[in-house]
Amino acid sequence: MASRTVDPLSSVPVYRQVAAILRDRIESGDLEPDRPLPSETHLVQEYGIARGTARRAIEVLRDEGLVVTVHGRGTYVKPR
Amino acid sequence: MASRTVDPLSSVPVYRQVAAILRDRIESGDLEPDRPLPSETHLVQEYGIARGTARRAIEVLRDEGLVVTVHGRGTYVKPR
DNA sequence: CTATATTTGTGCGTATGTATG
DNA sequence: ACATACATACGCACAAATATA
Repeated sequence: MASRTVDPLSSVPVYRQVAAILRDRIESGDLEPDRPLPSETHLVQEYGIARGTARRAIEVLRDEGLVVTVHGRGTYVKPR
Repeated sequence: MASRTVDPLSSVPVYRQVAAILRDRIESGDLEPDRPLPSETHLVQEYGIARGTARRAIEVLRDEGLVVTVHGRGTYVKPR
């Protein structure tokens, strides 16, 4: 079960690759409404990326209205 | 007795400087085996650093096997 | 048993510096 | 010049574990 990974050499920015992975996990139901996304720290460890990159990925989903972030708590999947 | 301080402008990261100070205090016997290190909050006040930086410094020593950390209690010098 | 204080654990907000394509 | 990405480091807030009154 190789989970999807990131290709730092791709022309697609890493933060967009991570955003796409998370988006798929939301739409597939793997990440459920009102449940937290993996934390920035978790994403850093899971994908071997910098925290800023993890933040940018989450920012993409936030701009798309898929998630909401609460300071000090985490980022949550929006209920449909 | 000016205790060692930290230089935020150094090319050596602050958390590594603090780790080096604590390491020396352990090896000199100033911090004794089975005794607690200064708490994160104490390090923050003593060196004028952020808590996250103090935590990273302790993490270095933990990775080196010099100390062990117990949730809710503190970080202790490992017996030799 | 309850309440409080202390300490570590976790999570996000922000800023700066460096390096690369 | 610009976007991307990593590393460092400041901060705030709350949770969990522990110790003590």
